[in-house]
Amino acid sequence: MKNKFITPEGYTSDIAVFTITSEQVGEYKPPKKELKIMLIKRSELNHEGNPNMEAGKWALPGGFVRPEETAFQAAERRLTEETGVEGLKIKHFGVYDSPGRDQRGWIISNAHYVIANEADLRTRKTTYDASEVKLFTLEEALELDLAFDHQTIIEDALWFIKKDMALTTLARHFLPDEFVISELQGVLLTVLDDPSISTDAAFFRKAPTFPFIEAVSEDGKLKKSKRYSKTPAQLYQFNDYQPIVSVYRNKLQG
Amino acid sequence: MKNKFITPEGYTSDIAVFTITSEQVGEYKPPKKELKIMLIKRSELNHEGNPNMEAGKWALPGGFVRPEETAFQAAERRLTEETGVEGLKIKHFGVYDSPGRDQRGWIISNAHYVIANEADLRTRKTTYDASEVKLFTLEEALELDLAFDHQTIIEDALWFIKKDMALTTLARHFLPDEFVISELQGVLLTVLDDPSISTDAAFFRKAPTFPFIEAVSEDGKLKKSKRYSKTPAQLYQFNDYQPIVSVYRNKLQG
DNA sequence: TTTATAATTAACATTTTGTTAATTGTTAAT
DNA sequence: ATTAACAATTAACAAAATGTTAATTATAAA
Repeated sequence: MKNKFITPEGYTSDIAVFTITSEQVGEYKPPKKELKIMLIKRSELNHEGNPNMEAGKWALPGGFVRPEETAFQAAERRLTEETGVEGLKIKHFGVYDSPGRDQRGWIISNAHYVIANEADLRTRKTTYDASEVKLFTLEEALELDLAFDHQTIIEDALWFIKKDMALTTLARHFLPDEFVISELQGVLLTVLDDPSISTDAAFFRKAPTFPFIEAVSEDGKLKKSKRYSKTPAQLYQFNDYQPIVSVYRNKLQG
Repeated sequence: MKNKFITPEGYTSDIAVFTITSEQVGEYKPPKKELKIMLIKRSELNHEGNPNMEAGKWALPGGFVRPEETAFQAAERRLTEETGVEGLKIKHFGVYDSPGRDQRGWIISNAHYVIANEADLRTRKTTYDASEVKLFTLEEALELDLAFDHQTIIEDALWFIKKDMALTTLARHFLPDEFVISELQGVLLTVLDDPSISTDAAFFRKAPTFPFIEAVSEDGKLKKSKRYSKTPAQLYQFNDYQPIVSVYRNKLQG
């Protein structure tokens, strides 16, 4: 069918890949955790051998959406191409379509974010259009001269991460299957600023009652771990409870 | 610059316009409130005089995005064109870009929703490509044979409305500036199903303590209304408090 | 043995809930 | 005038949940 409309000149999909790194700060101590974002350095030439747009700048991984796929599928495909990681839970969070955001013309981008384990990203590889791949703290990333409007996209993604962290059990994607309370606390504190989380006594008293986690047992007795402390600490795992919160109610509803 | 990429054949913006109608169910009684969505009937011919795609079907208002605007701006523009209403708070909630969703080709749609006052929609007008405009209950709307993938879009929009109603003070957009508790309750119940809202005693005891509303005073004394009851009921208004909820905390934080 | 430390528990005063049962103010019908 | 009806509130109170401070516990290392 004849194209009767003025159409965009490109349709792309970008992915903000977040991870939380753990830094061992001493023996028998919970590690210091920090939120990081994965960026790629745009190479000088594209795969056709022509100069690449915004070459040399750091940018979110992403690429053009193909006509036989959705932006979401493109995000999955590109994520695998860039990092070698599959099966992660990608979320769409926004559209960036301001005229002039890309010098090549009217190019629309769908923005996604994904949470990866630090371990997953160890398998990342450098591909033809990413001369370098690196993890940055959010502060570092936002100080760089990023390609296109990727600074705005990252700021927005961060906001969505914070919201999701507070409203859903997103934290589970930053944690191993079995974790101790201090690990959960560490993950939450990378993103949320809340005294009821940062105050140890309050958090340790309350956390075991969260309806969405449960203590792990083994051979009929509670399973403990000494990975971060001398005292064995109880291991927990997330269950399938989906908490629902509301400004009109305090108690959680599933 | 030469276009080197396979590009979409159209970029559109759709808007789900919601309103809550009030039906007087008797004197001195709170009115029955119901969530409705505004749909347009696609006309047989488009403005060029050619047969219109999906003609005769009910659909979300919307249209093609122009290259000098964003999808968001297109939504604002189309909303005004369709309804004559300006200045409402439009929210983007999703992208619909599955191959095959529109027979005309690879056409991407950005979906938005907006809350309008029932009164606002009284000024709505019929335009060249909408032979009819009508409010439907959500049940009615989802039973229609809707154009394109608009059924999916409406289902998704409904989900977002519910979420926003629970997590934000979205309810304010369905209420007059000054309202009584039973009106607030009525609005919430059109979308949320929660005993702490539907149980009168619980809701009336708790509502006055919500940090995001406050009692209205006039001439130094509390302002009351008798619009829905014989007993004068206290009037409230929303303030600027933005409640923040979290699954890890019960008390509200601003 | 002792010390240090993260994890946990105890104890308790304070706040918030959920519920049931009154009260109040006002209209409309005796 | 009285009274019935009824939505909107308030009262009262037991049950839960929260915030805080102060123990306790288990273990490694000195």
